[in-house]
Amino acid sequence: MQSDATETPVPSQTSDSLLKRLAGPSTGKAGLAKDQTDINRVIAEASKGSKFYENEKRKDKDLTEKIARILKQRDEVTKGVDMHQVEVGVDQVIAKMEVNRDLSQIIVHVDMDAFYANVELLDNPDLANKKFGVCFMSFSASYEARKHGIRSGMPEYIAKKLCPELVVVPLNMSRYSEMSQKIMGIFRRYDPNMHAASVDEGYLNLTPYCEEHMLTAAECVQQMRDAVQRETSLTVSAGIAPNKLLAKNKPNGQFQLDFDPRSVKAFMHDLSIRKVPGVGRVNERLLESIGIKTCGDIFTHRGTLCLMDKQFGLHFLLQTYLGIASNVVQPGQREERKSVGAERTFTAIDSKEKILKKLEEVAAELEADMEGGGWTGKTVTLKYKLDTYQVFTRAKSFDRWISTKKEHLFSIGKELLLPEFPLKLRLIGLRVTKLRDLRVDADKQPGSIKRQFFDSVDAGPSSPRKRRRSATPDEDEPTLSQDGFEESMPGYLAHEELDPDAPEYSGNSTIKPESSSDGTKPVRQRPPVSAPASTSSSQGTSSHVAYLKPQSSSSSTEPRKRGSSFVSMKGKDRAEEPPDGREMQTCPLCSKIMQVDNRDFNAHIDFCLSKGAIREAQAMASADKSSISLRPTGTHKKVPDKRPSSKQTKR
DNA sequence: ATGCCTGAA
DNA sequence: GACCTTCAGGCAT
Repeated sequence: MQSDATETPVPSQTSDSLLKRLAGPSTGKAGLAKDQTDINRVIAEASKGSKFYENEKRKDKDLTEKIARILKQRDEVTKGVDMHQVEVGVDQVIAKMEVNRDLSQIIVHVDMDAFYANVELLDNPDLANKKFGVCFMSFSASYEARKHGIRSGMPEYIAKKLCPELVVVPLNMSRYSEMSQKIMGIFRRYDPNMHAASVDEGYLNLTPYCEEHMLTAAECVQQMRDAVQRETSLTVSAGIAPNKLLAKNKPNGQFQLDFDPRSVKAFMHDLSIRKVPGVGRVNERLLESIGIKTCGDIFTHRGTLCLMDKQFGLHFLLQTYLGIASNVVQPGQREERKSVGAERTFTAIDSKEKILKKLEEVAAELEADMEGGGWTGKTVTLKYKLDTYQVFTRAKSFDRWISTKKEHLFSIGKELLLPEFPLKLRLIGLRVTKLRDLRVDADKQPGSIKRQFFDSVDAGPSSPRKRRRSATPDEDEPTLSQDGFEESMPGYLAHEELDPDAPEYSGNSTIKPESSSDGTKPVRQRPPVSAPASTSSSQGTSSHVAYLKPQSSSSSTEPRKRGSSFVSMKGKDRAEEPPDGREMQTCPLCSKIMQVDNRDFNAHIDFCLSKGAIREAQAMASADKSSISLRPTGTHKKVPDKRPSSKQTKR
């Protein structure tokens, strides 16, 4: 019936990957319609010709080119290599991973079914059997609506296109939060340390509870789900498995994976690589390009992956293939926040006044969040998005804690933004990083290695009052300030110094837009900004075309090509820090969790490091064989140097 | 340190 | 008729 791709369902040939890209991230959810292709076509047509669409097309093209480069590289790397021998080496690594597999923990992932939609249903039974969705910015669709291809995150106008009768219910966030709290409260009876991953999902470790109550995991989870249904009239799905990766990938209802390696591997074998946390649209395509669609395919192509470890991250993928992942569950860390920000989208504008107005609004929002949360920080990042959807960031750091007053944030933002004009923007945002928690009096300082020790001791500082200015500054910051600045009274100082702070830099007074574009650099005023900009502006292209693309990379029209590729995997496969007072240790290399003293832990680390050495030797041997030039820079280091902990463990 | 990208919810 | 927001983390330079 349906035409297949060759018949060009869309007028102009729209590539498969682009269709998929447009379709959005959350394909493959429960209750989807069968004919995805058809739906994708509707989606693509709905936005065809828009700047958004063009931008997606551009990104898709970039990716395609990148894939071509990777394939070429693969051919070079593979040439003349005894692949079998490489595989033998990898197999040894796999064998070692297997040995360390930890199946001792009962990890459960719980997930409320169509949460927003079902809460609405509860409050408004008239909606039953109607196709409806909750919409604010992202979309949460009822099951009825999902059958039409409506997914979360989809813009309303497209949802309507897919299902004209769709009933749109406004978002009622406070209501969902309230329900969420209630539900999480129930979960916490079973694991007080549970991790609430979002309003409607979470992870639990039921090992202790099951043991204490002499329950099987399935019985326990059944009880828990019954309790939720009884007390909230909402239904929850649960996956039971020995780690978080496996627990999350479950069908609806209640699903338990057998806790043995064979079952685990069988389960992983056909699992789409896309289901692995950390593998998104881009990495899915990258992997697909070398023939990997399922986790089982990882094994098939382990030789290539080994030779291209840099691009793909062999270690992580092997763990994934084996179904090995973190089984550590801990509550959301108090305030391990790394950044606070605010951003806003609007219809594109190019008037400088109006843009600055938006910036001011964003600054005000940020002020509220910073003050409300009790934060300050040292660097401010401006983000802007052109009407072409290209995104840029500009940052500036300070050597002291900044004032979180909106005037100050605005002034910093202005300083970063003004040199970029002329611009036509559809979004502007500000973010503060290098945070400092003003509600924690002392101890906790981002750079401090000792933090972990302090934390386990003071956990709940009995001081009920959180004041911004610590009463006893002297005791607070013993020695941490290496630059001799008075960091002891964060909020206070920053505030007071706002003006005086600006003695020799333009800061808040006035920004003095021009003059500096030339060689004269007033200290490191606007470091990265002007450099590339000057080239383009000196060209005189400034007039009309100017705001098509500010520059970002020198000369080339494209923002920047990079070889990065498979990112963010490496950090993810290792388990989180152990909870407070316990002596539970998690190996940063193999993620194994153990209850050991330092000596044993060190021994284990050494063991894991030696595994890394084996892997490295393997890789280097094969690389040598394949001869030259694969490695752009002479860096030979493969994986093993990614841990500072070798230092720590050395005692 | 800065900028860009990817991913997640 | 026009695709969000917030945050984390990795890589390159």
